[in-house]
Amino acid sequence: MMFGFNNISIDKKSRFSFPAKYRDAFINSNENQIVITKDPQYPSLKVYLGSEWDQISTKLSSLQGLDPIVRNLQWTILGNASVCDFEPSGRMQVLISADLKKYAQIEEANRICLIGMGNKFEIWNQENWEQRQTGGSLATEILDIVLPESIKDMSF
Amino acid sequence: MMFGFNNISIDKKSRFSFPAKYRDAFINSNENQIVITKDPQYPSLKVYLGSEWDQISTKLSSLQGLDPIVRNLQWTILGNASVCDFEPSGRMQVLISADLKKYAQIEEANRICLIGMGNKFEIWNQENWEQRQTGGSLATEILDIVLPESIKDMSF
DNA sequence: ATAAAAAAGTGTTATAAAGTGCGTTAAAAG
DNA sequence: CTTTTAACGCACTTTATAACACTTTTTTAT
Repeated sequence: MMFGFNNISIDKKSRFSFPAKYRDAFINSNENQIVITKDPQYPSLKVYLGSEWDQISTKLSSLQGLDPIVRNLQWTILGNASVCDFEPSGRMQVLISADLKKYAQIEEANRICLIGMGNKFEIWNQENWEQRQTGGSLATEILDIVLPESIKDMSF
Repeated sequence: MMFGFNNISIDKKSRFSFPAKYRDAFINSNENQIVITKDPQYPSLKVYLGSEWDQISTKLSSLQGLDPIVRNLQWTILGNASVCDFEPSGRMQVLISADLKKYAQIEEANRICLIGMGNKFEIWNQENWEQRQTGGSLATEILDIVLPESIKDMSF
């Protein structure tokens, strides 16, 4: 399990590396892929381990896409996922695509917030994160999603 | 499985090529055909791997065509399918017919959005895609389809 | 009906941009 | 002080795209 707040650098080529403290966790769970995608509610990114992603993506793609809310979630989460090869024993570097950077409002940033949430991470623009922590709401938030039954038991 | 958003070019002769990151997936699933057809709900295109297409088209053509909704789906999906030879080890280039370009409103475009949705791709006009992502609805949408039992468990 | 012209489709190459790998320096931790 | 970690810079590799040349098909005119 991976927890905690990290303020880390992102280089000119849009790469960041995971802090060394997570290395053992990655090695133990034998991961060799990392998936980054959009958070459906906030201007931030979700970072999944390959094995987690397999479960989530399989479940989500099996749902009835003719329901517009389901389709929207599929677009957001599946349609924006970026799968990266990942070497837990190496530098643990990962590239963030221009598109995802834009969504998380970290286009210009040379630092990002990487937050360990147990089985996944989140990536935030620093100002947005601080605002969230102090209770402020963000302009681009989407909070009023009414979930269909089929996805009420899923957690992203 | 193939995921993620790609903004790619489409040349004067209406060809696009799949991003290199999908090559392994194509090679592993041993595909040598790609099928492009109309999306029944949105002004966009579906791109199936040959093997996926075989399943979907077999199932769909076996349904009772006297039901007008089924008949419509058959017309849209089967009747507009364009089957292309495809070399996963080569350039992975595919031609889009004038007809399909028109339907997806990418007649004039020199860039398109190719979205990996796991076992298939979608092709969108950039403006339409952005509008969708931000919750806007499109003029040509057909959302109020009431599905007959026979296709409720199908996913296109 | 035939030939010429135009359009559509296929394939190759060159070049710029994007992505990757790795060594070095700087900073932090023990 | 030594060891580990993070950040940066550079060189190399891969990828994307536009330009060009050639082939095949379709259209048009005689």
